[in-house]
Amino acid sequence: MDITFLKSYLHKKGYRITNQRMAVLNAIIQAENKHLNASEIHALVKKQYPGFGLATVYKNLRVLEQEGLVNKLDLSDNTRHYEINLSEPHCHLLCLKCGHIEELGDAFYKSLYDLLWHESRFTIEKRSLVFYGYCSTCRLQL
Amino acid sequence: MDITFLKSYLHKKGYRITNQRMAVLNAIIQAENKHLNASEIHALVKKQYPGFGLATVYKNLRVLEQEGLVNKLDLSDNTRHYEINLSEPHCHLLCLKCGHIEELGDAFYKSLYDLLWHESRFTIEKRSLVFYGYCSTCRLQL
DNA sequence: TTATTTGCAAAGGCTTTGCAGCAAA
DNA sequence: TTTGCTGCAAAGCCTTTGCAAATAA
Repeated sequence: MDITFLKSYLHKKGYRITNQRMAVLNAIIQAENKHLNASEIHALVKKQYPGFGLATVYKNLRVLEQEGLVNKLDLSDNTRHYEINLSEPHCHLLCLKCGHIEELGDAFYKSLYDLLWHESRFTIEKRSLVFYGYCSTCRLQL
Repeated sequence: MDITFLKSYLHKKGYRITNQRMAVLNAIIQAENKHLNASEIHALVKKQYPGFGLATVYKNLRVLEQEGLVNKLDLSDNTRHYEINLSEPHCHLLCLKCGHIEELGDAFYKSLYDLLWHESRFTIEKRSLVFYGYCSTCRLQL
């Protein structure tokens, strides 16, 4: 993933490009669809920067979320999870057995939005969609 | 709403029917689609039972949720909200301007589940769907 | 140089736990 | 009578805030 663009975006907005900030962003990018929470990010970045504080994670997550670079997710475990914002909205299917998180994007969303507009005249700005169930593999082993 | 059935259901499961427990359940039922959080429920019930403790709210909410009588919702404000479980799943449209919460049920869900099954072979057990946007009234005033 | 960011520690907010007394069955 | 429930206070978590020292620009 191209972090150069994200860097210059933050820079233009007046934020400073610090090692810690970039490390947080990188951790989220690298973890791809693992949806890390603050303390997981902290643990990862701490390997590289031993003195790295948890508060710094939170401060940066707020910046990155405000600027739309990452999304915050509620996965019902009382901690907030983060993923890189690929700007195409998607929803999450969380398997209750193996914990695997599947993502649905594009095609699903187009249909969903049609449906939603048809049912109610609501303009969607943000969304938080999590389905809990069993993935195709686990379903067979129940 | 018929609380007699819910009472006997809890009783059969070995729970005791206490005034406080019923008051919590009633508060959630009465508040219909207001999606109260723990402290709002506490405030309501306290009017009737002055000594009523917040911890008791939480203990009862856990019981009621475990037994499937109420649903817990994450509305991204860092507190958990509760609604009576009418057993037909529905999703929430939260207006970012007026705070109004609209609910979509039945018809929407049938279509949504078709869509979902079509995209992935996932069996849905639970879901947490919140859309944030502008309701038809507020949309015109932006 | 100067304004932002860091890192520590402390504080905050919501939720859970422990326990003695109370109450439902 | 027995076992679960209540209510208080204390503890637990996750997250935020305050502030002096460090650092990007």
